[in-house]
Amino acid sequence: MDHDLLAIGQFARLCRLSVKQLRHYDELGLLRPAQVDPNTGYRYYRADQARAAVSIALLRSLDVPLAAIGQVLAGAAAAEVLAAVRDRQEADLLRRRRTLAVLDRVLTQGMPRVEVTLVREPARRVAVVGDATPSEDIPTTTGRCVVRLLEALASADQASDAPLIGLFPLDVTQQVIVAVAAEVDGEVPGTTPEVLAGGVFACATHVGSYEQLSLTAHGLLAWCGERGHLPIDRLREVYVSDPRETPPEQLVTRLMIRLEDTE
Amino acid sequence: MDHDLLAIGQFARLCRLSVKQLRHYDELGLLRPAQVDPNTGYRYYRADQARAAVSIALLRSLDVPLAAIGQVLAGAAAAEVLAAVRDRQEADLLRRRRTLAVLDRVLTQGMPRVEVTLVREPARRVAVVGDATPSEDIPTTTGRCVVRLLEALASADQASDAPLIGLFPLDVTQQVIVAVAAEVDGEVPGTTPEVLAGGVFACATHVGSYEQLSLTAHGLLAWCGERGHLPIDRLREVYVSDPRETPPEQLVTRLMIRLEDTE
DNA sequence: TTGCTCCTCACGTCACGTGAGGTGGC
DNA sequence: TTGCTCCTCACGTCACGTGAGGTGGC
Repeated sequence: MDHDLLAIGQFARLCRLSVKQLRHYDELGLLRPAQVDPNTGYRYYRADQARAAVSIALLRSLDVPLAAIGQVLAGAAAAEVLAAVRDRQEADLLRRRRTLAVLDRVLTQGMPRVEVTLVREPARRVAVVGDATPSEDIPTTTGRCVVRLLEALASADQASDAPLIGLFPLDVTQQVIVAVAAEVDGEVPGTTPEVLAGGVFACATHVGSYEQLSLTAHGLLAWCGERGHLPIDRLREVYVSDPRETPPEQLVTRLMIRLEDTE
Repeated sequence: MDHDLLAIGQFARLCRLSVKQLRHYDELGLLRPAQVDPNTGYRYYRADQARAAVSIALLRSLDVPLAAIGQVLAGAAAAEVLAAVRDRQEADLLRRRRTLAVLDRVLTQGMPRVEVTLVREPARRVAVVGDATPSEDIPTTTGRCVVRLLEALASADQASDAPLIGLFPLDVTQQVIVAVAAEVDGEVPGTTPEVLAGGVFACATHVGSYEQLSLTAHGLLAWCGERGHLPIDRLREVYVSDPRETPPEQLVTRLMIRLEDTE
């Protein structure tokens, strides 16, 4: 056997990859052995394949998906691929930091029990800016919708003190359509006109950072379940405070969900 | 049908879970429908099951595994279960922050190419403290071994200026045994005596934080591959600088790997 | 000859999502 | 009657790990 060729086990140690990983990369065509014995199926690698293998090991240790690694090895613009991966991971890091904070509160204070009131609300004519988003990016996308809506309102001289209203579907799916609404007279260019239905709503007030809103939302829904009320439409978040002027722990948000007529 | 009972779709909206999730939780016995129609298989939920369902939804959104949620719902000490989950996630967060930093360096500077020299080293008599660890916890475990070794050396009046040596197997497996060694005369209670083999080593010098060590290590292994040298034993990290006195970006570490005799 | 290394299935992991193909309920 | 909702398989996801059962190489 050629002295430059290594059996899979030796090559694995050289690259700090498992034998199973190397076989897997062979199957995927990501890193083919230089030679395969046609009788025994033994895989043999050239030592200079270590550069590629080590790159895979390094990128995998950084949680770069194999598909992206494949692109890089195939000569695609590595910087772009890796930058995209980096951005994904950074967003993920942010999300995890948030969930950790929420988990901490659950730990210290238990599952949320919130005070809920029933109110009758009129229908409202609103201007809406919405967007589709994977559910893990809802906060970011909502933020972008807020910006777009505020710009549209300012351009149309319709800026007002009435709080913005976030609208979130109850059905959870991979893709979700989030929207932000503002009560207006007439139409606002760059937004969609809509009428938010009136009726009876279950309402809870959330005091604190937006990151913890999900706690109150879950508490509100649990309350509905226990009282036998069936929520319909979308969950509304009425942003009573201005987040640019209020410290996060004092932010007031009203959570509202319309209930099915029960009479 | 009893008015308090909800079909799976309605119940799903109430709890912000997908129908698929509810069916999955039923199969696992995590949340059983209050009633199942024996003819049609239709699942019906009592509205007051929403509290449990909402708890699941909330904890799942925090990436708590179903097994842990099951324990909490079954009445296990919720605080302990959640605290364990929290610790896991915090460690994970730290790891991700580190890998992100390494990925950033790869992005700006490309795959590492390191300068490597071949040196002949004598065998060394050392005191060793080792521990088994899952591979994702290697840095933490190594740190603990360092502390234990330094304490043992101090108790035995064997503290010296010779740098500590980290020892890491080349074979990657789920569980890895890491160790930290110090050159000593005689035995040191609380440590294992060992003789580190001498021979020819490929060496590279890493300047910078320990978090970036893997970059230089991978560069060193790639070099070995390209030159046709076969690394054996464990990878050694010689901690030349004292991390308590040196800023991270100036830390000097020598990476060494013994090579098979090729005469 | 004895171990060690290598091979190929086949299945498990985790928490569902995605159809396919069919039926119940208002 | 038409849609909508619900059902049960069966398979896919992602990157391998874990045996089972068998063979090659020194």
